[in-house]
Amino acid sequence: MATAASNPYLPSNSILSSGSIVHSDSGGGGMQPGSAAVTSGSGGYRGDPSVKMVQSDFMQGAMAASNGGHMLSHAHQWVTSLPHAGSPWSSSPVGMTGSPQQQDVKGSSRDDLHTGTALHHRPPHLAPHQTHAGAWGSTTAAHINSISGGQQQQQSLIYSQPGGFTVNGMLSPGSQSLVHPGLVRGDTPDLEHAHHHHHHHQHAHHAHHGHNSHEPHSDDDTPTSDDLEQFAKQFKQRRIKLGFTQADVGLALGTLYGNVFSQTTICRFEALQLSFKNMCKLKPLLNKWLEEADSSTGSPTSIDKIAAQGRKRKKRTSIEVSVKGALESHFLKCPKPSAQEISSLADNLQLEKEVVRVWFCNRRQKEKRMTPPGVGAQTPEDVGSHTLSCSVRCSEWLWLAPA
DNA sequence: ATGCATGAGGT
DNA sequence: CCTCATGCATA
Repeated sequence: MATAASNPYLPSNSILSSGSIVHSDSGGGGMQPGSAAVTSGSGGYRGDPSVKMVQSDFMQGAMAASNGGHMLSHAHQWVTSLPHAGSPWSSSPVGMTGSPQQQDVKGSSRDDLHTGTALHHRPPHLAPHQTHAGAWGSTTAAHINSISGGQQQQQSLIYSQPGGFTVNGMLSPGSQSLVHPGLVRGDTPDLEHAHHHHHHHQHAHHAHHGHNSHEPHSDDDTPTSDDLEQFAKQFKQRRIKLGFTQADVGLALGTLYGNVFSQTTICRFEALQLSFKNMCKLKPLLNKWLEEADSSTGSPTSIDKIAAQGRKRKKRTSIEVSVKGALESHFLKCPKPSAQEISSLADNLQLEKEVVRVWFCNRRQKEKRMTPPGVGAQTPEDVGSHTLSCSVRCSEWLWLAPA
């Protein structure tokens, strides 16, 4: 039912004065002011957006455990989704909106207005004489994963215009024309088939071939979780050495294949925070990018698709730490509460039902990702040990062991 | 780097 | 309503 929210958000991007707190509660959910979380209208935001207010919410908690109990949230607003602002760096991650693609050819309903604004891409040139070949050719040479590598990417990474060395959406020599999002459909790498038969035992027998630069992917052989882990590390290292940010890569992929991805996705890939299937799907693309970037033959070809303005998006609801704890608690008891349970829970926590529902959905998804939480960040000292990713909750790792 | 959100498909 | 892939907005 809710699905019927057909609302062509209007491009009304009127500025709004800050500080207003009025929000039109849509009466649907019934949210109480000042308590659990704040956000705006209940389920009716898509239906009648008329208010927008500014509010700088902040704070956020760590995770479970201690229930601090801050209650500083206030109302939120619905932003008219103005073009980014998050990273003022040259290449802004803008919202690419077309999601043209194979499996989710859905791209249609979303906004596909891409303006041909070109410009971004940072010239790497950095490469302090990368350890080419030798680097990842070695067995487990990859490590050093900078746990805090999180920020290095965006802001740092100095780069000076090398002048005529824009490596980004370089195309293969020959097909200099850019791939249009729409065209690249026939060759879309269908890496994922809905069936994975095959057998082959699993086992954590790393230490594979100390030769060659890549893993043993005979092409369409489904990579093992180990392969993915290895690849992700390699990828990250290379990417950084080349001086690209995650956002850059995402855009470059769009240039190369027509499939643009956001910084978020690249980040998650590197951190193995995607589903196995999703990882498999992206690997080929990133792999290709790596190759291209490696032999960067600067082709000044760069197309971008930026666009999407005036998209109405509900402002992110800030859920208080204590409330999160409560939700977490219930999740452990019942990961899939019924609609009614959700309602009641929402009522207790003074949250919109929809928010609670979504929370559970996201929570479940999180549970399905690779990299068990906690393993993503290893302390430098731990690098040697290499506590394999699988230890706690191996339950999720069913996929990686397609026995 | 992540939390909350949107949407396309699938039941 | 759920799952899944993705991403804007944030911390």
